[in-house]
Amino acid sequence: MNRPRRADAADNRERILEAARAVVATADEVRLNEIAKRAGVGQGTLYRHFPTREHLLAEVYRQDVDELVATAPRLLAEHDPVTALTRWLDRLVEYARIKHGVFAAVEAGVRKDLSAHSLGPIGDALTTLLDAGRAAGTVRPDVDARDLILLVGYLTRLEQDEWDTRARHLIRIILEGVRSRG
Amino acid sequence: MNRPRRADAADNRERILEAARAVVATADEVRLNEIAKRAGVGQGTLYRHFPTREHLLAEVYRQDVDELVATAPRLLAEHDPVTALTRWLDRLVEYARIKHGVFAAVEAGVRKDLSAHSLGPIGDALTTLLDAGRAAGTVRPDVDARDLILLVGYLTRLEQDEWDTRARHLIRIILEGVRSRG
DNA sequence: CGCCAAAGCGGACACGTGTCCGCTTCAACG
DNA sequence: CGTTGAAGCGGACACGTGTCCGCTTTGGCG
Repeated sequence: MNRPRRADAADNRERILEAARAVVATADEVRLNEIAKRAGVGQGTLYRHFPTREHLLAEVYRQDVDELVATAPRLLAEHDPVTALTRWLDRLVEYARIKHGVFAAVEAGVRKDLSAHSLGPIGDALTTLLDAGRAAGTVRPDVDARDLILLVGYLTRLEQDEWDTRARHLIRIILEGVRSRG
Repeated sequence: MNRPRRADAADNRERILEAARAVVATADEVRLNEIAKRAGVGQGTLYRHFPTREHLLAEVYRQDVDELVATAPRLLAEHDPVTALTRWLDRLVEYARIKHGVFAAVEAGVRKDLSAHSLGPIGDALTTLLDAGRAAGTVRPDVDARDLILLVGYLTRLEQDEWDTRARHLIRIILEGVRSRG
């Protein structure tokens, strides 16, 4: 899109991301001012490159998100739509479990994109999966990606010690609600 | 439980709640320091009476919550369990729509109670409804109140302009997932 | 080259939450 | 009543987020 930036700016941006990745990987508390310090830039610089905390996190996790998104068509090629959707959501859960920040960032990213009348990459992946299911008649026709994103949002509120018992379990319940009545 | 407090303390507590109700009713931004100022107390006082923002809000909305909780047995007396649950959740949605803060406070309250190995009043109401459904064989036996609380948490993240289209719709989807397969 | 406008920078600042601690006030008891 | 110790108070403080603005750097252009 618009990439003719100044060289030093691009540099800073990269250094910020690097610092952010380092902090995210080690500490569980992600403090923006610390990231700025580590990157050797002022807060202002950090905030111009990434207007909100979420923009930064979204970029940090971008690779993971891309990976996840790329999985959707692959799953659809190998399985029926509902199975593909199930597997995909399981994978989402797995990401959310390991990298606690992933899902929060994704969700925030979606909100950001919402105003732009888009659901973002994650939403697009879900739309693909749902469309396939709808076409096959195995998914309720009145469910869209935004619905699912809202529902799986519980992942951000799950306590650590509930993960094993509830994360997948709730996905199953959601899927039951999303399937066409057999 | 433990009510032999000092008179002036009880007074302050009441004044804080009064101020909080006033702020909640008018402004949509709820600033604790403003509430403290309006109540004519220091921040320290406010925070000792209500350790966190959520404790305060929970108390502000306590009456609404009690009302909602009291509804559950009434609904169960008049309808089959799944219908009762449906109506109850619809009522929850209605509360959440009007008083935006209600549900966030409730959810936070639940989290607080979680550590005390309790689900709080809302959780208890849901447990009653779910138990009835389970006994009647119309609700999946592996769903508990905590599951539902997590799922309906989407209400806190719903944008204002999505309410009409999504709030009830998602409740229906959840209910489909929670019902026993017929 | 050297100029200079725009792009970028950094850190001070404003604001909200929640904590801490020395002073004040209550109320129980002699 | 006066004493007294604990309950309660208030506001200063620490900390994180996000904004703002005067100074610096870059790099295109003459």
